[in-house]
Amino acid sequence: MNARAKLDLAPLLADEPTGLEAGVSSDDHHSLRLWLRLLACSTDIETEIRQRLRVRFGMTLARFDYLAQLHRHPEGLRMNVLSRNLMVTGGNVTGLTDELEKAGFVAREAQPEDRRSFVIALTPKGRKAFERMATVHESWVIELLGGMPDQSKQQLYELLGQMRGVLAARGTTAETDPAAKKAAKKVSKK
Amino acid sequence: MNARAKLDLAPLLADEPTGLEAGVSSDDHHSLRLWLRLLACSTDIETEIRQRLRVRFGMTLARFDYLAQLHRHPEGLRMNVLSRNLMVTGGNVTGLTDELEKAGFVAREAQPEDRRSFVIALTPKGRKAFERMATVHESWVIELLGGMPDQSKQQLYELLGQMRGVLAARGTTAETDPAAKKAAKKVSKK
DNA sequence: AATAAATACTTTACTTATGAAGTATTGACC
DNA sequence: GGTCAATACTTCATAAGTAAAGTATTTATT
Repeated sequence: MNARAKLDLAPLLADEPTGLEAGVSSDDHHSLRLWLRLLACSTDIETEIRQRLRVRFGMTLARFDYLAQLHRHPEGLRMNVLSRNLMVTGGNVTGLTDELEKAGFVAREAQPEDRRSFVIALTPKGRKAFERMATVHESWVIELLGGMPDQSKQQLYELLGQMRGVLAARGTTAETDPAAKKAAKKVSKK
Repeated sequence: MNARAKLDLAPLLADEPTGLEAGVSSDDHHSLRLWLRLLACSTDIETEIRQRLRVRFGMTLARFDYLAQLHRHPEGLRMNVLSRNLMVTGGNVTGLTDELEKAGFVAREAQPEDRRSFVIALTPKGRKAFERMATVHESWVIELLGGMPDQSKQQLYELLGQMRGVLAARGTTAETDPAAKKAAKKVSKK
């Protein structure tokens, strides 16, 4: 992603900026404050990781994610599955595949039983490269979050799990919401 | 943004996928698991908000953020300040300003005392439009996170504050702003 | 078997971001 | 006062994403 300081909605609240997440201190607006802070944390880390991947490995986050998916599935994945798992459109998968194939990290393998589809798998070169990067990547995350007490991390992990649950619950019942329907369609689509 | 399932690094851990955040269940890797889950939550919400902004208001998140910044500063901001606050590059600010100016939401005002710079401020039209959108926006966030108990939200908010503290402590030399990013790149040269 | 519908991938046009280079202006120093 | 670096903004090339239309192939229906 980019490094954006999204959604600084402090104007509607209080004023006492500290970086991304602005001076949100009113007593109401709990959800909004929470979201802004969550986003700030996420953006901070993502920006840093993205930057380091680029500088250190000449790798974009998109490609790294792509390789990570394949690494979990050594048998390979079809492109539509990649599209779904990575939550990007098919056109994008085509493009990323082209690039990574050219770099020798992945290979398209034609499927005799269904000649519409390809199975993409890591090449040995791609696997080695990814494993090397992933190791360093984890060390970065550990470095970035290392300052947090283990107990806090554990709590945070659980609370975020709860949040995911809430979000997912909404998603499954969202059939009635036109916007949500559209969003769902967009994600799962081609 | 896009809706990407970033950083599915489960291969290096366990295997038991549940959406974005994969089957990370090893006993080590606490930091990585935490980061993946944080990212999953953030991406989920962001995707939904982005989609709704687009459908309901024909507004991108980038522009909405931009307007939010200006709304906090009715006196206006210079473009380089916007760039820093929004954590995007100057070129991007130029582009966003062009669009929003064309839409009549903001105005560039030349500065006699420094003819290199402009101050950008909301027009009355832009202010009204933003306030209307921001109200709806908050209702969306409340809807999305409404399923969480208040106590959980409060705890989560505090823990994320702790995380921000940790991140900020590391990056006192400003890892998160584009200028620093640029400087860093110059040093390591790729 | 013929046709229609769905699926898998590609292509195209467009959007938004980035990084780097370019232009104009200011400020600091000798 | 002239030069040189820094600053503010713009422009340009490129990357990565979307949506929508196109092609080939498979599956289902009748």
